[in-house]
Amino acid sequence: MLDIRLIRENPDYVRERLATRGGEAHLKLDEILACDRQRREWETRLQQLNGDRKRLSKEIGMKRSKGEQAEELETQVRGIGEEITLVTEQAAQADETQRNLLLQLPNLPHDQNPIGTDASANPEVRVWGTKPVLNFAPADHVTLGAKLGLFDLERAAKISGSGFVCFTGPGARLERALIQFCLDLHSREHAYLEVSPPFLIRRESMVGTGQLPKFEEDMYGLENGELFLAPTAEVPVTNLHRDELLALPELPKSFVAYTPCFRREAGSAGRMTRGLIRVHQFDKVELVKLTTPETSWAELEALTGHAEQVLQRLGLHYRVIELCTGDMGFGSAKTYDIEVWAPGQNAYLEVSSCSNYTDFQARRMNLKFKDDEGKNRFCHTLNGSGTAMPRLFVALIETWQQADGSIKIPEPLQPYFGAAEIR
RNA sequence: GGAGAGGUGGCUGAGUGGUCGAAAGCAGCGCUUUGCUAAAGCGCCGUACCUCAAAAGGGUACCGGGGGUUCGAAUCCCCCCCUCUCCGCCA
Repeated sequence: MLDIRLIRENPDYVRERLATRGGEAHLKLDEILACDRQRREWETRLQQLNGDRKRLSKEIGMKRSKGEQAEELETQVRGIGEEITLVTEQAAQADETQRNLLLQLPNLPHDQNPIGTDASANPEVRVWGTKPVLNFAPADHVTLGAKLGLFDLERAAKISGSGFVCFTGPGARLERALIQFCLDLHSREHAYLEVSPPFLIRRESMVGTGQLPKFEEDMYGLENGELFLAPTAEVPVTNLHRDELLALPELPKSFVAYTPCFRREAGSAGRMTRGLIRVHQFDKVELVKLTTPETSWAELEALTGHAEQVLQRLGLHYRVIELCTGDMGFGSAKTYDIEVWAPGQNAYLEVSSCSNYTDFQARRMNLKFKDDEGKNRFCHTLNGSGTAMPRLFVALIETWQQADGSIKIPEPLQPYFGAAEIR
């Protein structure tokens, strides 16, 4: 959520920044400003009336305690009370309208973000490693998986429909090994606090991180309409400290969490790909940071580096790209995507998206800290995958497949997997 | 699922219809005094919003959330959420 005062005082700046995202958000500003004016008028009027009532009511109390009559005053205050009822309703309505408008507005992109309308304008920031050279035609993960019994898409579809996977045998063990490897890496070596949060989330927390109210159709909701399945651990973990006032020495707070993630992929019907690339339920290890505004940009670089470590240790070639203004997510001010090379796909796969949300989420969830001058300010929140499992799985088996059809397990993963190869 | 108790400022906790934004303690900040890594005394110390060109100032709201009663609600009534205790059930 954007600060209404920023919009009020620098409408042109906000409009110009929002416009770089494309879409229509920047066209809403005049409506918001008009609503804000209206809202303040009602509020001022309401405050006058409340003041009158408060003052006169006290007078009544004084008179009564002296045994005097106060009927005239009481009639007068009753009249004020009726007006207050009306004005309160108007003020509350204006307030709600304004809040709803603000909740629909995306975050402002960082001033230095590349401007663009889609992914084609995303600059490559850095590349690690090189595309592996195989002296045979690489199989894709679906073929490998079928041959080695790593997962079963057909039977998963029988149970749950298309877009679900059931890992099996060595595949299930490999997936579990990857999760544990990532959790250990980030908690032990990068000093993130490991948490294991709930997967069912209340509406208000979904609003806190920005999934609601705008993207409800992408979420799995339970019948009662109150609880939602977590689309990412970002939601429960970032909300851990909602409605809290954190002390400066506590920051930054860094969390790592493994959760399954549930996504309808409603708009992606045509983009559902074969295999594991896009599924409705997948496992992910997520990194979350709560920081001060002063350190959040440096923390974004650090967090991205931590996510990259996963790929480096597993010997997977990847590139980091910076998202241009038009390609960024709703709440993000700056995002790096990490894309791992998958030889069987002959393509880079997005396995991590690392973002600084600045105070966008903190404002929605009322997450503050007390700064060194004793002032309460909104935190900055960051998150990034560290990393998403199915695509990591794909890149791993496609990269480390051998000519004889077996898969070599990278050394750092062997203690977790319990073997050096799958055949 | 049943019964009961409770939710008050950064934290602990008093307050059952008016002068209560709210005692007290802790933490924090400032000053004074004594002085070996500290103690004592005194003072200050909530948040949001509105108003003001700005600062100063002024004002309103907020005692889990929402509604109601009343001239007036932290306080009384109703609904919801959450926490704790006991019982039941259960991995």
